[in-house]
Amino acid sequence: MNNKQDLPWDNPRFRNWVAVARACHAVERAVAVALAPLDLKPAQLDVLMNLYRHPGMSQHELARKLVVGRSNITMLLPQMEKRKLLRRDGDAKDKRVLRLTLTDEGVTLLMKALKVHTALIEKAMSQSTPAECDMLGDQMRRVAEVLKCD
Amino acid sequence: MNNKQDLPWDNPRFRNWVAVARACHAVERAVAVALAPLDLKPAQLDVLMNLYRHPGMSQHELARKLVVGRSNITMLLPQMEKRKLLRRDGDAKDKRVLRLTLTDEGVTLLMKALKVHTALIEKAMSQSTPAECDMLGDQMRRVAEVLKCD
DNA sequence: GAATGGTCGTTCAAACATGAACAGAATAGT
DNA sequence: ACTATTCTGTTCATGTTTGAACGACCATTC
Repeated sequence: MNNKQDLPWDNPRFRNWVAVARACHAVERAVAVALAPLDLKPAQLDVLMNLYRHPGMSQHELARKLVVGRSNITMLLPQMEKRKLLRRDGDAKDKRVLRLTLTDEGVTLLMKALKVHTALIEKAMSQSTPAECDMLGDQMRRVAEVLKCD
Repeated sequence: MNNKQDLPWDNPRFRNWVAVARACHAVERAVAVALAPLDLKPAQLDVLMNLYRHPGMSQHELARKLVVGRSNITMLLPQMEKRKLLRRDGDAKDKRVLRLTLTDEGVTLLMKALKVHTALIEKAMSQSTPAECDMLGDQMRRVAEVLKCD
């Protein structure tokens, strides 16, 4: 059946992936802490980043980009709209969709948050050479590709 | 202030870390799906794995290993105890602590889950050479180290 | 132009994680 | 011996995420 040689703790791929998961969790936690002074949560930063790069997105498109449910976006956006970080304008041609755009305040907050976030990533990755870093990114993109629609 | 050159999307470390985060999320989702047929959630698998390697742990020790709050463990364990996956025995010397041990059923289920989990990791990492894989693990362990108590 | 099917956003209940507050038990200091 | 402090596990209120069900809207077909 399952003897000790099958146990995953001796499996290099498994052991190394555990390190990835741990590091990822550690960074996520650190980001959440670093963003707290701005009264911004990681999920909200993701929203700001995506809207900055793709203005006029619909909520559905945003949800797909963030890999979350549409209802999640519905719960998330009204708070940010009240904070004047973004606007939700109804599309003229399709009355179902809401077009999302950052306000100037949203952009300003995004820039502050990005500074904090980038500093943290820089620190976390500071011990890798540029070549190692690129190789890391390539590997991870391949991983995501393998699991894409599968 | 912030011109385009400061934007993190052109920053190699940032871009590559985004790939890490994406891949991590993708794997976590795939693991959750793959574990569903066993009626096991990722958090529960983490419990089983840790108890298998460290029998007799207290709840507090387990919580620290999993980097979650103690209350989380309190909410998690009773269900698993009812499913006969583990036992919670009061320590004889210290009446506060509960010693946690896997039952045979718990070990059996763990082995099934590990098979599924390992297969998924193997698939995800299949496109990396052993050397790349080890380098990846080393980098990630360094990242976790940098963020440790900070 | 009426009917069908599909899409977008919302609502709601449920599952889950978190942190503060708590009671019981052990330990230290006096 | 007795108080104060610390530690373990639990409870509870809060916030977050999710999926199903819904209404409003568009597009296609007849």
